[in-house]
Amino acid sequence: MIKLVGRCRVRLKEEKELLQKEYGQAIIDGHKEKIGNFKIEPPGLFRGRGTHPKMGKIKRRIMPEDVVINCSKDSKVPKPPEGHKWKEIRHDNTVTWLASWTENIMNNMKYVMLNPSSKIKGEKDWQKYETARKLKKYVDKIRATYRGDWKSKEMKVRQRAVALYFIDKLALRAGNEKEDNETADTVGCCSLRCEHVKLHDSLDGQDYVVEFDFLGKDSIRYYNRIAVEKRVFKNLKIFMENKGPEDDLFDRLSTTILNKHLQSLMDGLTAKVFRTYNASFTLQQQLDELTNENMSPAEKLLAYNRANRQVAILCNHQRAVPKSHEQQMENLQKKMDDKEAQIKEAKKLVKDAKADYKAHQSEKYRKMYERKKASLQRLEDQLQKLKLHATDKEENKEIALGTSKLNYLDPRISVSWCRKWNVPIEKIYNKTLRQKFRWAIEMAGPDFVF
DNA sequence: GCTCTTACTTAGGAGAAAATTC
DNA sequence: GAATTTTCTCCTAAGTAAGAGC
Repeated sequence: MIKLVGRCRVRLKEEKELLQKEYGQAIIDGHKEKIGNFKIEPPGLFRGRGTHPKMGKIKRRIMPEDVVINCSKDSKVPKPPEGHKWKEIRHDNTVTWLASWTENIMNNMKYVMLNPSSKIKGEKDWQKYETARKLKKYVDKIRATYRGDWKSKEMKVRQRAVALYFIDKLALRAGNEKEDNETADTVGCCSLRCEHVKLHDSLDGQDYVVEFDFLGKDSIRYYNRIAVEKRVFKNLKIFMENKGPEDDLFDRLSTTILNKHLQSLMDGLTAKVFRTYNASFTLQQQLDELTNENMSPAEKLLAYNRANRQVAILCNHQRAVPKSHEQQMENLQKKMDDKEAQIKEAKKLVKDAKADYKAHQSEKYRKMYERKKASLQRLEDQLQKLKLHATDKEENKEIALGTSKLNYLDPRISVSWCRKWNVPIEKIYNKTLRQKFRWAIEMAGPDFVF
């Protein structure tokens, strides 16, 4: 392993900053804004996630001749590298990207866009949460409607209603169609196949249990058993009649059809709004339930993480168990054992000091006694903290909290929770997150309700 | 309808950097 | 001050969804 020593590291950091200064920002409507991905993607071997049919293909080097630049007419067009030309220079102010190219593996377009801290991204983000909040007003009616549709004469309507129920209740993704054999075999709600669900008339004391087992986005496994209403169950049986395992469960449904329908129920409503809505709603409800004023700062933080965790579980945000997890838990246990031993010792000292004080009744012995008591208290606090830490860690080993925090939870909920319970915002959001959610930090008081 | 293109958000992992422990 | 652990940043793949054109 190559290890960089002091000076070399400093220089590397300086070079990085220089690069960021020179290429990492753009002027948008007169304001300097950070760009997100300003470096072109280097060539290499494509891996992809899961069993990807294109794994191992060579990802070509992108040349200036592949790159389209998008900037305003009156701006200084960035110079291509010596001896090269850009593919095109465009002045399109209806889109937000600054440069784009087509990548050769999947033939997808790639874009250079602004950092999440930018005004343009922040406004979009805010809008997203406002749409989700709007759904709150409509959701009861929509739920009543899809429940009614479970009995529709039209099979298409029934399928739509059952799919929407899953999207709402289980926070499944929409599930766009994908080209066979071009990508890993993953599905979402509308693209579920019969092989992905098992129906149990009864299981573990519950009736009408649906067992889901499929690979979702990024080939992350979704496994869930859930008791559903009889009508849903019966419908699923009908949908699966005379079908093979590889046939579509919802053969009369597509994301386009579903979203068209949703659009008719509420302006701006699409399948993914349900995920945002249910995630944010769950956070708020869990925070209310789990926080109270007698909690220490550490306990409040644990409460927040637990609320966050409920959302991550709902959205199936997983991560690989960290390699050293087992070892780390053992270390923690050992620390706790040591602490217990110290506490035992300290208790003895307190007892002795108390006896001494009783015997002598002097100021000196009283002080001694007080000191011993304080140090015992300190040890007990430390143990408590270790215990909370261990619990948090174990509960969290295969759950990724970051994704929901970044993409699904209305930041105003977190901000107002912090204000209400007097928790510094820095405990919840790091610097990057605070920049991204600046709009919310400025906006939300302690009484904000999602 | 259906396919293709485009533009944007959402996702987990790797490695760097920072914090903590020894 | 070195080693270890935790947190953050970067990277870019993999989704969603709208619109054009037939």
